[in-house]
Amino acid sequence: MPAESDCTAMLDSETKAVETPEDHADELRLWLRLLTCTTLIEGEVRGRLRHRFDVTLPRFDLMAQLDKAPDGMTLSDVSKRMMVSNGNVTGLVERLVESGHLDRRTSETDRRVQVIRLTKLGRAEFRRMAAEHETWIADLFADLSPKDVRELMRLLAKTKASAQKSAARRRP
Amino acid sequence: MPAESDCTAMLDSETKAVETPEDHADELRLWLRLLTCTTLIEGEVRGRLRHRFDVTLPRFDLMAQLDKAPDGMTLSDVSKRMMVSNGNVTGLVERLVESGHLDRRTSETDRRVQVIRLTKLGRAEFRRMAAEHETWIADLFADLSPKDVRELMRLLAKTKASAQKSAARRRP
DNA sequence: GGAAAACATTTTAGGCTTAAAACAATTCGG
DNA sequence: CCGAATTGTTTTAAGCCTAAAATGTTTTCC
Repeated sequence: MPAESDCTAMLDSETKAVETPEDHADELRLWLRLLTCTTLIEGEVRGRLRHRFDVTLPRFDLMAQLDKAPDGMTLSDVSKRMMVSNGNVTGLVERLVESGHLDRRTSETDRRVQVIRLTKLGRAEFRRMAAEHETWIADLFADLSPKDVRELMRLLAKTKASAQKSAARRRP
Repeated sequence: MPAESDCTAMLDSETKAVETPEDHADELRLWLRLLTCTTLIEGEVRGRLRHRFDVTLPRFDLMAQLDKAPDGMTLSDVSKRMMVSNGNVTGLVERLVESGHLDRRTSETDRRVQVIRLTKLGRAEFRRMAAEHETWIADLFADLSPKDVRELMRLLAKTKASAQKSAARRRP
């Protein structure tokens, strides 16, 4: 490795920390703001779902995944899509089967796999909730212009890619 | 109120739903992307905190609030800042007092109020974790240019304001 | 002064969430 | 074909989280 005058790009994080304790305050503030927005909106949606439909947000999210998959999904699929642990899905599904919103059966070709689907009731209820949910989201983002929305989409796509890359660096 | 030809801005959500079932798919996609980014980063940070320091994210967050308040905070303050329920803070504080990171005392002037502070140990441990935490965040956002960061900050500020306004509309 | 409202916190009941270990079924490589 | 790795799910133990009710304290305002 040749000598470097401008070396920022080449140093690993340890070296950085020793030689140039860089300031990452902007990124930190950005992260906190991102978290604040999400927490704020999530809390609002959670409360409205509870008051209007007496349903929890995780239940709604799970039904949303299934609504997009008419042929059903495996628990693993759901777990990956929702970005939650496997065990979490097990319990969530249990309660939704219990309440008649989901149908669960063991795959015929692979007896490890559980396939879940929305029941007729589950689909009907979800559609009803989803329609209203969409208006809440629109209202929560109402002050953003279409251009703002596009720009945020673009920047968040970049953020997602950056974070995934960073995560992959540590867990190759 | 005069007659309107372009009436979008004037209709309430019920009228909208009946007359012009508008498409809010873009806002919905934006919300899902925002949520994905946050979940991704949050999960990454949670895992690193656990592996490197054997600490949970909520504990770290609570200590971060207290680090900014040398004179301590009341439980209500903490609860508002962290945007979590009061009861949640009670339990969190209990465990952190138990492990020697926090000091809690009843206010002398108002016996309803509990004031909590970081202990010496708590502060030292937090500072050590925070330094490393900052590099993780920087790395997670590494592919964003300074301009991207500024632009995201701006758009998220607008998003936060919009969401707060929407929340206030329903809960005046 | 004293009842009523407001406030800060805790408790309660239930659900969500995770990481890790355990279990079960399938696939892979020799 | 058979043992070993892999995959899909559940279980376990612990902690997080919420909404609502309960408790104790202070303020308000007649």
